[in-house]
Amino acid sequence: MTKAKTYHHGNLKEALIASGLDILAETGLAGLSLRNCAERAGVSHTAPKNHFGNLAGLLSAIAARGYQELGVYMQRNLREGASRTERRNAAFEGYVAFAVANPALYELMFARDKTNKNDPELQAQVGASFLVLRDAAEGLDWDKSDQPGAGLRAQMMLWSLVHGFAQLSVSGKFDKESMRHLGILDVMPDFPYRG
Amino acid sequence: MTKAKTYHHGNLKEALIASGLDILAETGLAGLSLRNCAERAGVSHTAPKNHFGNLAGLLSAIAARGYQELGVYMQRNLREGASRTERRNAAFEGYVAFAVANPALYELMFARDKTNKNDPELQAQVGASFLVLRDAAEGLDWDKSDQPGAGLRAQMMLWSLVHGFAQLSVSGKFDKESMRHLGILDVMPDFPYRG
DNA sequence: ACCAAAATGTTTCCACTGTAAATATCTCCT
DNA sequence: AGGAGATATTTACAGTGGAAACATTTTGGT
Repeated sequence: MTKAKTYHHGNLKEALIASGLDILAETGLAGLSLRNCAERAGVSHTAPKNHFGNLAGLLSAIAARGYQELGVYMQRNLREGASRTERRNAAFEGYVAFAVANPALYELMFARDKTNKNDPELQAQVGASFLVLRDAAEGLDWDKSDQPGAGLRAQMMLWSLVHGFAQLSVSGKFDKESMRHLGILDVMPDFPYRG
Repeated sequence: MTKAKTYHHGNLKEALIASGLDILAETGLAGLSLRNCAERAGVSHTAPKNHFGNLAGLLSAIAARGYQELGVYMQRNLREGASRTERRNAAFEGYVAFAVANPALYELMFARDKTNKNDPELQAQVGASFLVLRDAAEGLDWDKSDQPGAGLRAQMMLWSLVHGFAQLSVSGKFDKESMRHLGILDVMPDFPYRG
């Protein structure tokens, strides 16, 4: 039973996020506005204020969905009881695949001023998403493991490498010839795990 | 002799770029508009059109200056006849230092839709800037050097690592505790050079 | 069951943005 | 000297985010 048009939308919050994701995919980050997002959801341009406060609030909610989806990408095609190396490779490939498949959303997720970095939902999804990468770095042996912050080092290097690769791929800074030959798993060094 | 106010500015192109860089540093990328940029330079808000066409043209010119400055950062504090390892380390530290010192400009330089990626001056500065990194990767030995695209692999990995580290640092994704202990040279693996 | 209160949407208005078109002023070259 | 082109201004317009006042619906307490 689809409801006839009523004064109240019924599920506007979700509808606005869905509209935003569609607009991002179709016209990029610059093409997404409060007004066209509201219009696509079939409400007036000030209706989003009740649910998200302002544009930054809406973008934060959309970015949170992005991180959720990023987590899905990093763990798809993963058999039961996969080894840590398999999980790490899957996370790397998923991370890059997500960025390439959703460049505008990816841009929003890592933009500096677009989202409210204090948004609780956004923080939660960011944290959950990066737990996957932390898991991949767990037990990773690196050559300065006796120095302070040795565990952090592997995490930061893993994340830097995959994030830099994804961003440079998305922004077209790598030339096509390189991209044709080398994916993230080729560029990634063979990380040695302990034990 | 400072000229009195005349109808023609005299050096508006440079003045607009300088104003843009100032505004970027003061109020971030979102705070930079054609109109406040023109106002700071003391001209009407349509004057920039003659020199840059539109906003994207102005932003492209500003981004080009950013890449120029990035090249300076990567090669500062470099003694005469520095070794390749020294040059690589200097490039890495300079890259991250530039991003941290100019976060809004850095954001503009790697944004997807803000600049005209076909702008000749921008392309030239991007190329010149990345020659420094390519130089650092030259002669770098990596464990799959017999595979096709072995030279590219080192370049892509170097660049991915430093760019990812810089971006994650700027966007505050690394926690402060990590940043206090580990800089880019700590995170970077010990790349082995041939010969 | 009622009715106030809160939640949800709309209408209207404002300041700001980028861009186009017409116009004004200056510079330079022949 | 004077026309051509470069440079800058004024005016106008559609789009943006946001605030304020208002309208409608839902909810919760008695």
